[in-house]
Amino acid sequence: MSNPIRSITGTFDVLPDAYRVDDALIAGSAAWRHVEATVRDVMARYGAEEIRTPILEPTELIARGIGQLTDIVSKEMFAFERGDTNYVLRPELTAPVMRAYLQHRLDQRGGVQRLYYIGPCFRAERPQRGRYRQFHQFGVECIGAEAPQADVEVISMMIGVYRALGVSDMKLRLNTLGDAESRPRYRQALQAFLAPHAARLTETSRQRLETNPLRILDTKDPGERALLADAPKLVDFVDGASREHYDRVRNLLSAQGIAFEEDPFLVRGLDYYTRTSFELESPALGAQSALAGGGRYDLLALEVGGREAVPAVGFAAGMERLFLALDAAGIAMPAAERLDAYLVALGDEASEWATGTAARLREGGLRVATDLLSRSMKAQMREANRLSARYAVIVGSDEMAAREAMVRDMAGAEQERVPFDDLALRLRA
RNA sequence: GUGACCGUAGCUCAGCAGGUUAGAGCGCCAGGUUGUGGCCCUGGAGGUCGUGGGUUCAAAUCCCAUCGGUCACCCCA
Repeated sequence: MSNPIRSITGTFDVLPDAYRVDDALIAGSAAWRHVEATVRDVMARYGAEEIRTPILEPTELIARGIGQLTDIVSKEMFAFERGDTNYVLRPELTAPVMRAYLQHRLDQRGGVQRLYYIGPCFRAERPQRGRYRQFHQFGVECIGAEAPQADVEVISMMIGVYRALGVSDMKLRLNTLGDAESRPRYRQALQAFLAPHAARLTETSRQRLETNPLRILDTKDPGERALLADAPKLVDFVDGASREHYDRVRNLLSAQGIAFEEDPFLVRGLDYYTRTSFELESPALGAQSALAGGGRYDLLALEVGGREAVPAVGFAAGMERLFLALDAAGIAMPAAERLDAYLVALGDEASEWATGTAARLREGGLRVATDLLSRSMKAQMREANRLSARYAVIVGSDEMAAREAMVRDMAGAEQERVPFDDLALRLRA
């Protein structure tokens, strides 16, 4: 090979067949369609409707929506400027969906909006197994409902997708992040607790102590973990309506038989969450164990310029992580669609006939392919087999003279001659 | 941004105490079957040994650089 141009680092091609990059599986296109179809089916079962938003968004939307201090905004955005506009390749879809909701006054459609999406997102991180610079998310935003039932419905939708696909090895972690009342109080308490121990904190944590102390909670540093074991818990600061909300979410989950584990250290890296916060992880995945995550974000609408707060809750899930989980569980994915017939033509006259016949059969809705290389019969048969055609339709000079085609059932290997005029009918059988 | 590891056919890999024509399996192509696939047999095509430089009589094998890839940290999907 000379020097063919390669795909951008951290991106990948989805090919007809699955392939592996080291041990990570890149699923084939048929598997992607199958998973996407399952997502749509599960979403439809909840009455969710699809929304498609641009891949390009104004940088301001992401910066304000997700938060300046987040890793995503501070160092992972593919952003550029052109003229006097700042563009960003969307790193997630919650802020864009909320933007669309507000821009199009979707509240005027009445009631609750359950909006689901599937599509690519971009983050300029160093790629590794299960993490890419262009990755694909699916998720739902349930906008307009404050009730804890909404939180539970969203969690149920999320888990429903994995269940529908046969993934069972997963763990749901749950926490509450409080509200505009309790969070500042907790923030102070945590700062007060950690300040005397600042010397024992890592450098990034010391910075976060000032800017965003909650983020220290999800540290993996063993020393900090030990220190945090005795730290005040956010849950204990949540009271009033938020406390009740959290209690009801837990009760409703239990009532639905959805197992979860409370994790007071689950804070997540995006600023817009309030109250419920959750993450779904697969123990089988190793370093990138998070399959999906989400939570309630009642204040996001205000952050992106809405006149008033809009209660909303949603989840986002990673397609690539899902494929890793499917692979780890040994769940087989469907192969490409079968061909109804492959027309094997021998000689110029037959080849011409095949071209016209194939066109007619396709208009009748059949899936038909023909040889384009004028190859030997053996090669054409092999091709029919590779494309898993149900029938091989063989036509040479004899058949042309008799106006009959030899129709061979590729699975059973029995064959019979069929008049040209009856071909469409026969192939449908 | 930091660290580690890896680059030999389309794929998975062997060859590396330096030595003449670089191998295997799978895949691909063709033949065995004047017109019959999947199994089997035979043969064939396909490689600047990532790239550049150095050491040497001689480098896929040793050294340096560079590019690319992967994994991990951070964080998340």
